[in-house]
Amino acid sequence: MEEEKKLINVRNNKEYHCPVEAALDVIGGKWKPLILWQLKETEVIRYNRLQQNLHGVSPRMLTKQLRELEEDGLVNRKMYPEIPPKVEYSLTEFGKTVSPIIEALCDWGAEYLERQCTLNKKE
Amino acid sequence: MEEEKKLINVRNNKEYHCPVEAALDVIGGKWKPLILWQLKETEVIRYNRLQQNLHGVSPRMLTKQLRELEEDGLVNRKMYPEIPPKVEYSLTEFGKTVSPIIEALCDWGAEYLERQCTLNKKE
DNA sequence: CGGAATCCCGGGAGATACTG
DNA sequence: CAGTATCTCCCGGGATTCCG
Repeated sequence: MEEEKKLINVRNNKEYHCPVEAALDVIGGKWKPLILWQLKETEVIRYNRLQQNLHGVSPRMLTKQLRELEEDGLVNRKMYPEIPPKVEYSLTEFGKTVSPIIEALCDWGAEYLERQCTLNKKE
Repeated sequence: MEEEKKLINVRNNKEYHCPVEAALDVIGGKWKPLILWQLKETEVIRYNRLQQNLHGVSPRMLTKQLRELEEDGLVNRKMYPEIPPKVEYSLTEFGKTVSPIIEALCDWGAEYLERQCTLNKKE
């Protein structure tokens, strides 16, 4: 009786065994949490500024991640038809629902670092 | 005045610009959140059971992730000197502090999937 | 049973250069 | 300014085999 609830993502037809997997697909990885953190902090941000604040990201990667976030409905992309071009990114309403998680991640990371520091002094 | 606070992880001497990065190093990646979710759900779990529940993970990867979690103080490894061997994994007290984040991730993932489903019906 | 060791491959991701 | 395009390389990680 291997009764298992199947979870399916209708966007890409991916199958999951646990909602955590789905969440990781959407907001996981090396850059997305940092992008989301930036967007949460600044409300609205331009491409170049974003790249500067995400130390070491290549334009290729940044664009890729932003497109995915956009497709998943977390991020707005607003383009101004000017020269030179100007593009602003911001969180959608749905995108804002991840902010508590990012903040929790940030808090936990800070505690972790502090703990590491404490442990190091003791030994 | 590029005044930037540097965050250093004393364990591996890595440098971060934001605590989120540190958190991702410790509990990020493809498997760790799922491992932590399993440990949170079952309290104590043996290696084999863990591998079965994490669909598709290779022993190599599972062991690697578990060792890292152990080194970071999130996971206990208890070995019974028997034949056949028996090894049990569980969360440390510090490891339990990530449970809220994992749960939040799970809840958010479920909402995301539901949202995708709703959007799909509309169009 | 719970791993360790070895081999090996694909593609994720960096570097660089270019463009509307 | 905000991205593409192309090339390349490295290594994450799967498969397999073996061990205490």
